[in-house]
Amino acid sequence: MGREAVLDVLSHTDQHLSAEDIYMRVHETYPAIGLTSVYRTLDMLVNIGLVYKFDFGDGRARFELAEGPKGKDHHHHLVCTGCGRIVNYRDFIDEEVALLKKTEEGLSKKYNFAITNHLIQFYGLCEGCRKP
Amino acid sequence: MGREAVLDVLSHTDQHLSAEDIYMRVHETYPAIGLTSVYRTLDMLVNIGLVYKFDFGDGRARFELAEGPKGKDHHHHLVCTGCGRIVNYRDFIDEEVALLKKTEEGLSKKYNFAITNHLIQFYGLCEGCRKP
DNA sequence: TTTGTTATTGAAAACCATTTTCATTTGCAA
DNA sequence: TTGCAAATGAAAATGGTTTTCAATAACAAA
Repeated sequence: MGREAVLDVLSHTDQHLSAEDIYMRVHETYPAIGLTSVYRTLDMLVNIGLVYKFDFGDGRARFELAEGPKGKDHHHHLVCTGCGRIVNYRDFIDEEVALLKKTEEGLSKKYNFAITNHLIQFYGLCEGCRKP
Repeated sequence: MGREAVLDVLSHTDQHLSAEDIYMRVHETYPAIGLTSVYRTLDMLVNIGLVYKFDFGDGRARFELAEGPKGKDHHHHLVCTGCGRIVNYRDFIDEEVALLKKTEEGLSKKYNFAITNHLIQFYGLCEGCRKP
């Protein structure tokens, strides 16, 4: 099972890798593992909650390790719609999370949803993509 | 140009229509218009800023009319990961928008981004999907 | 009105990330 | 060993979206 291999790749990067990115890196160490298995493993890790799956709008899913219980690494994303660059930001995170939590409770009650997740992203153009 | 037709469809629903949904509705009134044109028109309307494009994770993009300058209809989304139902909520919106705006300014400055957009979504299971 | 040039259009084909299928291999218990 | 279920990867299928391309519409110049 490529579980370990996939987790290993994800825990040694702060980039936002696609399934194929991960496949290629895993492949260096375990050439026997196929792309299908990487997809299957990722799917499983996402279901378990060990990995987050994101969609930044470029047509392919990106994956990152879920932060541990300490949540020290919690961040949100700033996405450049020009070049696709993704910035992890931690500024304001505490305030955002506090508000989110409050909102979450309100929404859960009002709409009778069991909320498991939220998504906050900002979109814009980075310096390089604004100039030309 | 199906511009009018597409806008007309979008302004008469509060659902979150996919390109094909829109195509089918437009098709009732203008049978001559093809799916390709609907995609092209949507693309253009999104670029212009008249329409928002969303990804709720079910593999197809959804579109909704951008709220007018008054912004009276501004809302965020609550998505059921079970059945795909999407709830537009307006509760807490003011607080969210206020924080978002503040965050936006901070991020713009710090990361030198021209932020044009943000996305907030909550994911969970609705009552019906939780029971069985 | 003609002629020429460009923009618009839709049908069909191509694209491409992801999923399914399926035959094979592996793991493991009896 | 033997038998059977789970796991695996290669290849095929899927399906939303994008491209291609030939045909048509729009419009400008003559």
